Amino acid sequence: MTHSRSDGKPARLGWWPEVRDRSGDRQPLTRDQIVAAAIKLIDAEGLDGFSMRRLGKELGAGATSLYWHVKDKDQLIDLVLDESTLDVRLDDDATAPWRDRLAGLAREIRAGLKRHHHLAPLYGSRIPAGPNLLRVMEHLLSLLRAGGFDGDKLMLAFASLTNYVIGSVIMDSRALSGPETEGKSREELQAMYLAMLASLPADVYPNLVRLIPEAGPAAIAEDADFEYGLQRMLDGMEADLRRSGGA
Amino acid sequence: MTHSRSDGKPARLGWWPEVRDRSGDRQPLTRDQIVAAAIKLIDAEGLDGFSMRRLGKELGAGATSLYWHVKDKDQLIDLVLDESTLDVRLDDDATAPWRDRLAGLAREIRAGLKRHHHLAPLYGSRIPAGPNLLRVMEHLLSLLRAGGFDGDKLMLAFASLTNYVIGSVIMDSRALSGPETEGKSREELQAMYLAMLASLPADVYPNLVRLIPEAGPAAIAEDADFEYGLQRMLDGMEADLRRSGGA
DNA sequence: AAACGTACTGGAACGCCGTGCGAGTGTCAA
DNA sequence: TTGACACTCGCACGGCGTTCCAGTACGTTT
Repeated sequence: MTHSRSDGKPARLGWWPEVRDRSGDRQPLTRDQIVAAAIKLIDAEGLDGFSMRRLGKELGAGATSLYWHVKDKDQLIDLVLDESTLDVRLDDDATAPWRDRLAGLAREIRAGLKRHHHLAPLYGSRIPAGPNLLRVMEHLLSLLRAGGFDGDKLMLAFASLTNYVIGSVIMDSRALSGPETEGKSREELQAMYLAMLASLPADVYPNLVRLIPEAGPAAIAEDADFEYGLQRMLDGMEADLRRSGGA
Repeated sequence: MTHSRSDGKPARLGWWPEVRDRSGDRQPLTRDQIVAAAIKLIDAEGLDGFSMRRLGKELGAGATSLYWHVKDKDQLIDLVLDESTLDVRLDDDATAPWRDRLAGLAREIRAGLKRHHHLAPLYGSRIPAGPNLLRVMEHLLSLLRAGGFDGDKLMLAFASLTNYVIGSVIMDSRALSGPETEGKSREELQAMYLAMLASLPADVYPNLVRLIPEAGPAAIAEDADFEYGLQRMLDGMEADLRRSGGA
């Protein structure tokens, strides 16, 4: 119960701390602030924990206040995706051979996207076209062109490479679903998956059962599969370039 | 208003058609039926149109009836994903060279998954482990083994190939998001995307701007990029096999 | 000092969603 | 006739994205 004057506003006493009056110290929300908080929230809680209401709470604001700065949850996600690609670093050594630069960029794209691995599934449902992502694409194209690709081949190599890199990131970000998967860490789930493969009926899935036991630890290691496929694709591209370049 | 006896049940007259009495002709739902209806619904309406309530309606059943046959929406999705992989056909010509068989299988996996392209994003958020999907993986492994892969290399080649194939499917299934995309077909959205690339500021994104105009229609064609990357990766794998096989 | 426009906030409410609960109904065996 | 079982489904809960709109602070104009 507060004392009020007849106009409904509480009397301002001056020395008494104002209740919930954040004027002065509260600067308005900004879109950047919202996007940053969304990334932080998704990184911490995953996509399930990410809702407009929750995000509002995180910012000390009402959920619906966000809609002044952002059209949609969908648009916010687009902004989040684009902003998160700022984490792929484009500094590369322009004096290195083009193949090394290309491989380095592919690794860095993968590493950058994996820094926010909860976002990975989202790349599967939208074509992001924000400036930061375009910047990465532009850089990748420039490296391909420097390597000798142009015209049709440039487009084909570009698409193939991005398909592979993003596919790898997405496949890596998945978690085993099903019963008894609650509360397990990603590493535990990964181990469960491998164990499950090894325990399949050997008469129906002979190759799957042998797959893990036969593979040495080097093959199970993080990024080993990515690196292998990347190098094989680059091998093929290099050969293709030599072939058509020499023709 | 219906005549009722004192116990509240309507009198059974025998010749008068019973109202909403489906006993006798109504056989109970089955899990297979539910899964099939779910696939149909998702194919028709996309993931947004797919809800348990909606699915129940489609089956002429209450939404909560589904929960007798299925634990979860999540479990249902796992079942849907596995069932939908029945659409990848595994008949291949065992007399053909392994490389052709491998390429054929990769194409067929891609084609099979694209028959339900709305499901593609889901592959990015779960590791499916149903029998039908395992069957496809087993077949892929057997072809790789027939080609000469084993041990570490088998695992690496397997992962690389699946990453590429599924990555391609996922990347293909995406739709451009953002304003003025409502009600457009996938083809229109694709065209909008290409047009958008060409209209970027040429000083910031010189390579992106030239990408489309420079590429001939052969590069834009459906599956052209997939095929290119697939062949390059197979080139690289073949070479790798020759290298380590001959050593 | 008063009036006004503009920027921004956030509560109420709508119509969806997934799902636990428990009462109900039909079928078949004892 | 009784009872166990298989199966259905209305109700209700809490959460969601989002629209609407009343409200507040502040800078500018009068």
